[in-house]
Amino acid sequence: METSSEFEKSTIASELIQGMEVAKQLKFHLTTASSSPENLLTLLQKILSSYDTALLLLNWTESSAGQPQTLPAMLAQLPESPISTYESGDFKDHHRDVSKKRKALPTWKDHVRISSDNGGENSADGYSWRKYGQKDILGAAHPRSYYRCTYRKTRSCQATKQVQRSDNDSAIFEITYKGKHTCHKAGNSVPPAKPVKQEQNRSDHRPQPPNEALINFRANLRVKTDDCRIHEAADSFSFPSGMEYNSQLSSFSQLVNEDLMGTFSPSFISPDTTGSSYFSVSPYQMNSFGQLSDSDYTEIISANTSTTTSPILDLDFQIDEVNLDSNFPFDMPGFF
DNA sequence: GTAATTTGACCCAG
DNA sequence: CTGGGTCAAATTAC
Repeated sequence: METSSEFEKSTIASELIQGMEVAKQLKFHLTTASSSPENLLTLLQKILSSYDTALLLLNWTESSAGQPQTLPAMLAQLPESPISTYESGDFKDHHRDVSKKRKALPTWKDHVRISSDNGGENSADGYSWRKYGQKDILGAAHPRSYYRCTYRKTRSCQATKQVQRSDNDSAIFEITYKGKHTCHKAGNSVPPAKPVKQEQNRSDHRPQPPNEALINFRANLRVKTDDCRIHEAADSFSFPSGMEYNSQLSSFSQLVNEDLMGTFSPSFISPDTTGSSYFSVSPYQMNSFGQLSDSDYTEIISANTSTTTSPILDLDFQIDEVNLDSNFPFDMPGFF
């Protein structure tokens, strides 16, 4: 844990700084209305990617005691992208295009780590799913499960998800969501959040309510396309000095995504009380920025795979080596 | 009894 | 043709 700590810290800090810089860019563009929605979207995605990557690194740092793998080795395994954006097939059947199967519904991914001691409860995403299939996937150690919204028939909700246990780390489930939930919208109320038996979810305890910081954070996090308020969210964003960064950041990513999607999920807080869950989402399901065509989704999602390491937009900023010592102030009030 | 899950068959894009 | 995704009958759970 000590040997590569400097590398870890600088890598994490770099990601966070990158996120900060891009947030500044975004703020600038928003306040000056000088950029197209697509560009703003890309900037936002970069921010999320940076946080996701940092989060991944933090997760690794936290659990590295039992991991023989070095961080550089782990990063090398990632197909040159933050965890938030790679498609599951990248690990195994990299050549296959997974984003264009049949119905080209908006697709995004979560990566959920379960803790070993909680009976596997996780991924209580507030929706009710019904399993409709399971397949052994070529080259994958574990079968893939297929779920659709319970209210597919009654409310014509087309949302589906695929759940597959990671080969490398069986505590991680890769969840691919397809399509937006329309069930709760149609019913003008929140989704029922009924307990669902799932491959990785065998208990039905509701997660404890989000802590105050998170509530506060969430309340402040309103990203609207018609109201340049993302800086407000940024201004209010600071890390608590405690250890909650996992759920905080997870929720950050998730919340931004949901706000953009206009698909509010009442309690998609990491139910994993150990904080070892993380979510990472590609926020390309929103309608607010104008309807993206199916091909747009595909393009964005695939382009997405290299957001952090090879930016898809030419951004004329440099990452300054600001305050990059080993004591990076996560709880610095003026983080943004 | 209904609802959810399992699982082999079928569909279809590549 | 192959493999991933879906269907639907059978089975299991509640």
